[in-house]
Amino acid sequence: MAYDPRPVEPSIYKRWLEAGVFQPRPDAEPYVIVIPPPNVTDVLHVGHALNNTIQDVLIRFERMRGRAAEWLPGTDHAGIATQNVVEKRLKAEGKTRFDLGREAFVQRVWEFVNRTGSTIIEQLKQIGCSCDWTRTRFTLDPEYSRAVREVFVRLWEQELIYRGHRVIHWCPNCLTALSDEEAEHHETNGNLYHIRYPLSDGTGYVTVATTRPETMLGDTAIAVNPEDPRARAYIGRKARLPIVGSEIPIIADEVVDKEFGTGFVKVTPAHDANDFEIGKRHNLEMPLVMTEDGKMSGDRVPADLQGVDRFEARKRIMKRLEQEGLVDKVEQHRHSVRRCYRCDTVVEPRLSDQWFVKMKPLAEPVLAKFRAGEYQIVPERWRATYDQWMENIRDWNISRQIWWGHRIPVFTCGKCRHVWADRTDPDQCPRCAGPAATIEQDPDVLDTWFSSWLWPFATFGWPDETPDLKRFYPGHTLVTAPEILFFWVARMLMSGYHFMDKRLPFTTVYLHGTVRDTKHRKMSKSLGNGIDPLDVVKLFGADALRWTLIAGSSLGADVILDPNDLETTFAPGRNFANKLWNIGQFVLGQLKGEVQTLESVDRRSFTLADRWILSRAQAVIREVTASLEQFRLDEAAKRCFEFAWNELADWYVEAVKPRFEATELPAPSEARGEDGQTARAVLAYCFDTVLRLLHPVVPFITEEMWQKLPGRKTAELLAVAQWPAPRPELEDPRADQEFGRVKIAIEHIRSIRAEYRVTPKTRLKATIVPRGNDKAATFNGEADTIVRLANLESLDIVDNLDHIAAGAAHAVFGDGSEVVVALEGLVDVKQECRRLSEEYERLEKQLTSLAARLTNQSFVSRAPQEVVAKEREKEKAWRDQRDVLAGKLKSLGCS
RNA sequence: GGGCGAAUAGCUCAGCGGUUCAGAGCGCCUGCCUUACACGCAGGAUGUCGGGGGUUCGAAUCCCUCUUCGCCCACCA
Repeated sequence: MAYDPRPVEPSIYKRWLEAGVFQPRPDAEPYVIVIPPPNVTDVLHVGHALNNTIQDVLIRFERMRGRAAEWLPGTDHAGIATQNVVEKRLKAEGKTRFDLGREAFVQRVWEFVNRTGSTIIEQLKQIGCSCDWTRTRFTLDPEYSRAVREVFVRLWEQELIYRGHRVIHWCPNCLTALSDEEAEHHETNGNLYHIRYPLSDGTGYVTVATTRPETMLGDTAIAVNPEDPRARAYIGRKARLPIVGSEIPIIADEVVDKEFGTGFVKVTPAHDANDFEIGKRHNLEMPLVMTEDGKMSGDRVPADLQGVDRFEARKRIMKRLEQEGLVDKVEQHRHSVRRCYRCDTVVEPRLSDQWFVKMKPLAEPVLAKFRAGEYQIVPERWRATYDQWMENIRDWNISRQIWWGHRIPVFTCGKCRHVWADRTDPDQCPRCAGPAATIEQDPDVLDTWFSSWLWPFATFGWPDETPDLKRFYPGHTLVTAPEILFFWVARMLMSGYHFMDKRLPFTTVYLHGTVRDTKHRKMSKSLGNGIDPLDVVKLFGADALRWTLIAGSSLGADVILDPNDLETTFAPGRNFANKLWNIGQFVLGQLKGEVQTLESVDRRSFTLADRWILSRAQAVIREVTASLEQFRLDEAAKRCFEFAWNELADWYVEAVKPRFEATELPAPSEARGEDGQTARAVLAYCFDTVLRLLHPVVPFITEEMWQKLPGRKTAELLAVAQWPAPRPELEDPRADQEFGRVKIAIEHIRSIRAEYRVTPKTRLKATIVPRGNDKAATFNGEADTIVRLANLESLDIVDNLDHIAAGAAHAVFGDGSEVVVALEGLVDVKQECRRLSEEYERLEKQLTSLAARLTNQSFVSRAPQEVVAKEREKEKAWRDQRDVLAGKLKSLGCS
């Protein structure tokens, strides 16, 4: 029967919720993760699924380890993004936000958010996220907004906020300023236009190179490098600005690169950040020649270009310059163009007044702490990037010319022009007591990130000293994608340090990869190459989705998924869940409702197989725990897989079957005396253990199976069960080795069977001859296992083979131990000779290279003792194997 | 222009403080409906570990270099 996750997952999730297990347990040491709040408008995509599954694995792991696990969920109001969504809807009605007016528009956004804002929260539940939903926050909650305002005012009081008049990145589509981080670089094929500016004295012209000819209307100078011999003679002279007709000076400035273009740079102070700096140094005029939505405008713009879009204007201006013979040449030019991270519109540098945060004082101590190792980034390779950004941090433009967000709490008195920041809306001017009616608030809102950078403490009630804040700040692990390292992570570290008494909000930043398609393109809605995680949940279950995301991505690496073949992509997870379910069916069938514990059985009744699997279980506990502690979630998942499937199911369960009465298989004499209690206890222990270890990765199926284990009290949930601790007394290296030999013997017999194409219906007779370290007792104890798993009729274990049976196949292993399978009539001497001599030659070759190493003086003297000893042991075993093989070949009469 | 990462079986990836390390899953081939599981069982095949140099007793694994793809940062207009 196949496992069907569909009815299971929702009901299990409901049980967790009802039991309240996602809320941190009292009186335990907290472990805190704050979610990277998705935008309220978001619907779950596979990137969210990856991000949140990782967090869920970590939080579930720590919860089972007994910590008071707090995973704080919530959403971000996402100023520009959300406003854009609602504006798009308005547009469909033929309206703009200006038609509605500010108040009505904001109202409209709220309605939208109230209606759809919990979509992604509900979706996170479907993939199993164990967030503490009782503490869900939204960045525009009244309490949260209070924190934002408090932070603004404090920074104001500390003189870390200032009004800056400078060229910033402006999105002509979103109609707002952007921060440096929000204007993304995109390599673009463009042109470099070489334009002639005639000299005023009529003695010729100078040629400037530009990628944005339309900005020439705003030129107020031409700059050259003072060191440039070509240009030096022109300094101080004047040129006539084409089309506009005004006269502009040729000035000298260090920033001009002698090597680039013509060496002459047009200077447009109002539309280029560099040129603005030049303009300031040289006291140039700074005329704006475009409107906020990117249309040409202003005194200097000729009538036929007024209101023309910047890119159309570019064409028209070039045409006109062409006609006037002022175009020197147009070169193809690959360069980087900044685009709005929200709408992809080419950003226009624009001179304006904005609010800025001085970042250097905030960054410095936090960078110092980083360098001192007080918090870490994994994987480490992001260290340099982070360090460099922090080192060269620039002031942060926090004002946005939109309406959806936290209004900037800066007020201006109409009477006395006093400007101040206020925690509450003022009744009167604090300086001249001017009436409220004359006081104006700044019309802009704050950058979304100016609220989310407070997430680790504003969510817990700051600025009040709440019990939550005391308990859950500082937190521990922050899991996110590298894309928002600067937007969010770095700023959280700074705000945490600055406002929370120099205490950083977390100790580890875990940066995971990006989910991409098979062409390595980022999955996105616009490309249509996405995978809807909820489709996957419907088809294969949340566990399968989680399995693929966790087991399929090593630390920090991108995850490549094929959106065109969900079956192949998610089958491993589905298959594994099914396997677990079936192991469970078997285990439950054997336990018959009885509780079996290791304590209730006599250790002396352990068989070799028992000792082996118990020892393997200790190894898996240690390894999985260590992997999770090191954030190697993939390793942890795969190790559990190996244990459950290859060790427990393929070997232990198969080995142990005859010990159960229910089985119809013939029980050999050795097993008959035992009533199977021991095997049941071992089975129960191992299955219980692997369910616990796997629970963080595949919580649904493990909880479902765990609930079915005998003796479960109704209120008990795996989600809050104890993480397994290794039991040293069950570690058994000897059993590992001995059972390993039994496995090898079985595998050899199986190989022989396959090689000689013996159908499974035919039971074979086999003999094992143990030699060297392999003792007869090892094989005797598991003789039954060998008989069954190798599908034998009988097995002899003898000290010596005095004669060679005709028609037998041989295999040599270990220290020269042998397996001999009787195959009368099926095997001819020739084939056996070929088989054995191939093996012989393989060994001989290995021995030769090994011998070369061991006789090499520098190897013996320079390599570590251990390595040499190991090699010697290996050599001995191989030599024994080879000698046995040689004897075989000889007695078979092989040439 | 800087910085970082990746290149290992047909596909997606592990392995990267050096000596059974050439692996996993999927796919493929050969047998099996062996009563927990055909979403399964057993047995197989497949790779000059991107190219070239170097260090070393020994290198997917360390160093240099080249090639090809990504990513991040950047005031060459």
